[in-house]
Amino acid sequence: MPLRVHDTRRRKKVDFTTIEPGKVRMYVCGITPYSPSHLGHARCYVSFDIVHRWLEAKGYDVTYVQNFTDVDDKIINKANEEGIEFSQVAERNIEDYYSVMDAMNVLRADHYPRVSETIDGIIAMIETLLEKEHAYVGDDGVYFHIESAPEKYGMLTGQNIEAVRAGAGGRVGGTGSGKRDHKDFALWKFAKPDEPQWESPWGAGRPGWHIECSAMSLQYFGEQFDIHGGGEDLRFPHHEAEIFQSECCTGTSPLVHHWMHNGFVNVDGEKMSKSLGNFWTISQAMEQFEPLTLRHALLNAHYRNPIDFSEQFLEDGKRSQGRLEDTYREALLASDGGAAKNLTTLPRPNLGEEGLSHSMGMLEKLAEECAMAMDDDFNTREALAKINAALRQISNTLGNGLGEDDKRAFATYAVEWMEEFAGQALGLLPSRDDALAEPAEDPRRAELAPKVGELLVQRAAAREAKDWPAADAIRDELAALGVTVMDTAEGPVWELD
RNA sequence: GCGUCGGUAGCAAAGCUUGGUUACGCGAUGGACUGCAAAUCCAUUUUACGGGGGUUCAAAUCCCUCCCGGCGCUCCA
Repeated sequence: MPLRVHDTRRRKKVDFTTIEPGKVRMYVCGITPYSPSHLGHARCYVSFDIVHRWLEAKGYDVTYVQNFTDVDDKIINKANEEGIEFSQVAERNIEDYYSVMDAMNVLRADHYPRVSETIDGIIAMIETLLEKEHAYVGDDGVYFHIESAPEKYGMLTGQNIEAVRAGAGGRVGGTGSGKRDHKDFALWKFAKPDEPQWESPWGAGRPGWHIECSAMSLQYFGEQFDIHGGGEDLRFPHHEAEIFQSECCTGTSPLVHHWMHNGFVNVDGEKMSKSLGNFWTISQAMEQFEPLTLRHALLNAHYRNPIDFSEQFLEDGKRSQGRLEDTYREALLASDGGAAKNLTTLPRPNLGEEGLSHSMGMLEKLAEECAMAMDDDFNTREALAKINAALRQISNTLGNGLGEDDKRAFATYAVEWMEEFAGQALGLLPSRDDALAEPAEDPRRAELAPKVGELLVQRAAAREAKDWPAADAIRDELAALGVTVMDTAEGPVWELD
């Protein structure tokens, strides 16, 4: 099955091709670690984690590079405020990034280069650009001159340079006073006091914002690579700047074969931003919701479309994720009980039984459809619809009074099915150990347990005596504590709302 | 203004490239189960495709046109 990928430059889905057969070179713009990671980051890196995982599932050898922009105004300002080194601010937020991404089952990239470690490559690239007269040295820095390659303007945004020329004027801001033209952008900024700085042929300073990605991709991949990803907002100017820098430096075009951009996270219909005060860090969201719930919710929309982040959005994710984990646990237990960790593929169930044969057939069909959905520009929403159908199928079949051997074999097949799609491809399954483990004790729950236990004993007595009003009164009392009681065949179970 | 992405049932969100069959989920309603509930399961929720034209045997899907939103054009995933 061919993989189709939406390419921002060509503005349509195209067949995915690689420069080198079987190998994928993928670069995704990483964070500027000046503050803890927010939901926008979660969306971005979960989206590209899906790309990463699916390409590997399809047998590609993927090299995934993601940078950290650890030299930047905001980091420097933060460091100066706190009176610490810029690198300490960066380090702290990079740690936060790793920890929340790990929690959300985001697989690590192969390389995480940092600006502060790529200075030589950056300087070399700027030198070449100066030699080729695509850049010039101004009063306060070195700039890339857009008019030296006007044909590259608007590659990702469709903007027309003539229109921008016409609309120009009075836009040369304070940060770029040495610019010859307002469209030009900084490659190197000369040092100001209290700033980290490195020596260069043009004077001490630090890199401009865009150049590091060009230098890093050149360093790891050479002149061209297969996928470049990032948030929607990076299309312009950042990604277009990369095209200018890299292609003008190497003379090779196109720099990137497939440009991929993920959509935004909005909150209540508005763009999430610090200034609007509707800002959520990932850690904050995780105080209320499990990391995999967050991941599930994010995958419940197509990666290119905007998400409107709301309570409902997460509650839906929680419910779906809960059903997924419940079914997974059920299948694990049915497959081999406690030895489930060491599952091996058992013979297929006896297909002589009609219902079972039908069920297996359904799962095989759903597996195909799921793969097709992922092949269609990573349509996780569609894939989850197929997974839902599979969960229902699995759950029904397991509950349908199969013979013991058939049940175990079917459960094993079901476990493998779920691990292939929900697990490896979408990253939504916990480990087998975690899936089988008792849920971690909620401190609130531990606190309430003695009281609840006592009330449940009283209620059991009332029920035994068929004193329903008394039993219901106790249930109401529990409800007031936020406790929901569920009577099961094994006795009452309770949970906190 | 220029650019770009979108407008799909009560809510939410796939499908549009390659026209012809159901999305999936939430909610609601009914049923099974229960002392009653909860949880779970089953079923129903069908002139769903922004308006208007056009092409076609057939349009959510292709073409034209209009209306309405989001976002980008300054730092942002």
